Amino acid sequence: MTPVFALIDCNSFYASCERVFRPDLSRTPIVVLSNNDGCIIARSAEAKPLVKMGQPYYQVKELLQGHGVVAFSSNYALYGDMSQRVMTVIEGMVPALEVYSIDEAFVDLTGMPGDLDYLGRCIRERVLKHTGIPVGVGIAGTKTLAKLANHAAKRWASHSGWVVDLRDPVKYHWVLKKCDVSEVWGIGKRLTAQLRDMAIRTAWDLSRADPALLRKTFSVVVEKTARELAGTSCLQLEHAQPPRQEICCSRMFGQRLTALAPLKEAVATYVMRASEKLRQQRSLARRMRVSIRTGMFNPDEPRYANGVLVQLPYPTDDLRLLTRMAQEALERVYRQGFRYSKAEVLLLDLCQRGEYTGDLFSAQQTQSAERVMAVIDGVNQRWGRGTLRSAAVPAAAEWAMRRGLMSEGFTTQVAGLWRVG
DNA sequence: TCTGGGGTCCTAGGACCC
DNA sequence: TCTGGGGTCCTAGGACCC
Repeated sequence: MTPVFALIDCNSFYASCERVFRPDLSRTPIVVLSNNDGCIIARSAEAKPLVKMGQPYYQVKELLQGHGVVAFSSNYALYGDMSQRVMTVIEGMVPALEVYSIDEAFVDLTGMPGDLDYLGRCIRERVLKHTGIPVGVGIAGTKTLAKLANHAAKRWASHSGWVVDLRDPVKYHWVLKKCDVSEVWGIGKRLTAQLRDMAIRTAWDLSRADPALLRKTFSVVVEKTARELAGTSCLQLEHAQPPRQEICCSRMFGQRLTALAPLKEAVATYVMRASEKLRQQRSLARRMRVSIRTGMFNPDEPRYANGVLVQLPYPTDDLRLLTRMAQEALERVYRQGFRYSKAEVLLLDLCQRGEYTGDLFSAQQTQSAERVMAVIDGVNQRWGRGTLRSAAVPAAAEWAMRRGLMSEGFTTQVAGLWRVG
């Protein structure tokens, strides 16, 4: 059977989420900022011509204010919750769904009877009605082409559209010829430059290139991308999300830190968050990497970036052990005289609980740790993150993120609920 | 003054083994 | 002159994505 995929993605997702709860802003341009209100990471359609993605906020703040643009700090609890709602609606309408990112899903429509264009429009309507979030739908014979169809929907479709079916070769050849190779999924900046040197400029050129040569020059990934553009499906829908192979928590501080003590607090805080994620997927870590760095943009400031890899005594998810070892690691990389901007905790070499059988000593420790961790996670789930925490983590930190423009927890906190009447 | 965070996959190259 | 060859495992680093 000929495979058929669709990619469904939310338009200006973070900005749309904010707008759902602020109908007064339905025509106002909106931007959403990264942590610490650093750069622009989402723009509503009206704001798109004014600023580029990733632009530092401080550079465009005045310009935006001049145009009446409303800025929000990012509110990930809200976006995560809205994402789940969108995915649930789509899941009820298709045979199989792969959540690809917070605002995108691939679906497998192979063998679906009926008019797929109509199905696409139904999905769009229902998601909009049930969640308030507008989505676009791209349909094609491969995942890479479905991505491109989605891209084409934004670039060429009239606004009544938002659904583009590229199964017809005449249509997708037309789109391939119009698209620069850099617009193809999987082709970033570097590859674009290298492909250009080989006279491959458009998506069409890439689809016609010799797969063997691409494999030899680059990798199988590029080869598959080219084959997919040519219409041969190489990438399947990934059904069950396998557990993550590494877990990371890294964050810029709200202000530069010089002393060891606040860095220790930050590292302890990141360990707490990373270990929560670890336990959520029922994994244990064998190794951990702790690193710190100064800012990178100021040329006058001395730079330093370093990290250490820690071998854990046995695979563990024990917050207490991880915190202790992370702080020791921090002491080893810390140097005086620098203004640090960021710390990172990476949990590596993960294995699933149950896959691992330790010796008797560590088994006993693991069992008692498991009970303590279950209590911590249970309390925090019920009463909010950070209710129960290790003593190394402060209640309110001087280095905490700046996010002065944050919306309320409309769907995630009782205090944020709307009152009607 | 001020520039995000969290992932994945692939390859190259070194160490080691027979 | 000419110093094996092939396999595996591990790690670091590059590139990409949203």
